[in-house]
Amino acid sequence: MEEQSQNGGWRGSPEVWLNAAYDALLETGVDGVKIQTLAKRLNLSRTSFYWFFKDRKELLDALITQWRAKNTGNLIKQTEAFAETVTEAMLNVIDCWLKPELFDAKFEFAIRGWSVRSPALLREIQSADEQRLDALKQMFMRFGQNERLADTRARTTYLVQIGYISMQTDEDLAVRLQRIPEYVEVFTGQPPAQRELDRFLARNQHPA
Amino acid sequence: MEEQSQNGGWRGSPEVWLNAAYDALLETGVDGVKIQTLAKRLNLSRTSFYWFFKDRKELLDALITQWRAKNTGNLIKQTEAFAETVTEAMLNVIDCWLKPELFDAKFEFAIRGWSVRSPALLREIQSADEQRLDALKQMFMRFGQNERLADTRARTTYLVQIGYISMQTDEDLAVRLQRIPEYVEVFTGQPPAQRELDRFLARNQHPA
DNA sequence: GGATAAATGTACACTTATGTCAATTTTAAG
DNA sequence: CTTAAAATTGACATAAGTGTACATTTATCC
Repeated sequence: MEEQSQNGGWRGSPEVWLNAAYDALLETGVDGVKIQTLAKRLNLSRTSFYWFFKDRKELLDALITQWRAKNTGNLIKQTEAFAETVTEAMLNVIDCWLKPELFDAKFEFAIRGWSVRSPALLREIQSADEQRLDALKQMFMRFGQNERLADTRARTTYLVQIGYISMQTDEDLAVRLQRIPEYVEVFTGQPPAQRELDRFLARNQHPA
Repeated sequence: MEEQSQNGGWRGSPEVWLNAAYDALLETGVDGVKIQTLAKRLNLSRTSFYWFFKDRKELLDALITQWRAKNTGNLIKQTEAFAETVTEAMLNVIDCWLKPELFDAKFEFAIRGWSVRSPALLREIQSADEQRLDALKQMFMRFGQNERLADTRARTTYLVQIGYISMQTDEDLAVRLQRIPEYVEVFTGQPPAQRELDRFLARNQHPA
């Protein structure tokens, strides 16, 4: 047991500060991640932050570590999931854009905005982009596309998603589901079978 | 005549400060646009800034005005340019992504990063996105695509570009030109004719 | 219940930024 | 050469942020 909620126990912890930093990053970008501001939100003394982190930089590094752990791994896993056809494989990938537990789009956007000011972070992102694009390309080639077209289809699939993130659209699930069949057709060059769509809808229609 | 260069004449002007702000915005995001920093770069007293602008906000508003004027207009014009086939029309649009005078991608990226902190700016961007997407959709419908597919093809075309901007890739012209035929095929559903590609390459192979 | 480590808070020194004001310098016009 | 407008500057007041030193409070372990 030992629920740390209510009162009693310490109020601060590395996690508490890190979560506050995460929220601030998503809401206002990296320049909004200020110890003073976080302290106010947490109702904690600004300086008690230094008990858990050496300085602001250490907090920001922890944010990057968190991002690294989440987004790339799941996407690659989905490109490798079982599928009988290229359209079914595509629908596996699209799961990432609909299930928040597979891909944190807002986090991704915030990290990309941050990278303008941090060459080291930019390098990391570009390495992640390469890995992700390559996994998608392999997927298309597994279903018989020639290399050049597979590369372009991989880029299209991935870049449309990055573009969506960058547009910060906030459409609800129903609207997004409507467009899926056409996207599959454009991305793969062929329309998905009805039974494939049914399977896809079955696992995505009930928001977690 | 009267070249204002060399020496003589005043050193400051609204344009000088605005250009410095533009550079800073592209290099470091809106939070890097600081009067003190710009003054240092311009070798001007920080306070002389206030002769040309009321305050920092007025400078930032001027940046937004500049963006509004440039990017949306040219893209829409390209979707309406003369074309005999959908692939030729697509190549007209792709001109925007290759000719810097038609579309300022880095500016676009910086503005989008900025919008995280400015709801008013976000609204403006989303209005621009709608206008641009609609123009592309009309283009596809002019060439006989049904509305739903035209909508998806418009989104794919546009979002891939926004995605590219967000990835901050810095490939040289030759590499980008290589991929064009495949992109045209994915975006429109059919490969471009050789004579269309020749025309396209003729106008894009010589960097301005 | 007292020692002790963990966590919090207060006071201070420092830095970077914004914006106002009152001089001062520079340019152009008569 | 004078003058007036345009542009520049340094001094000042204020605000928000970082990080350190030291004291204080709070939980836990014996």
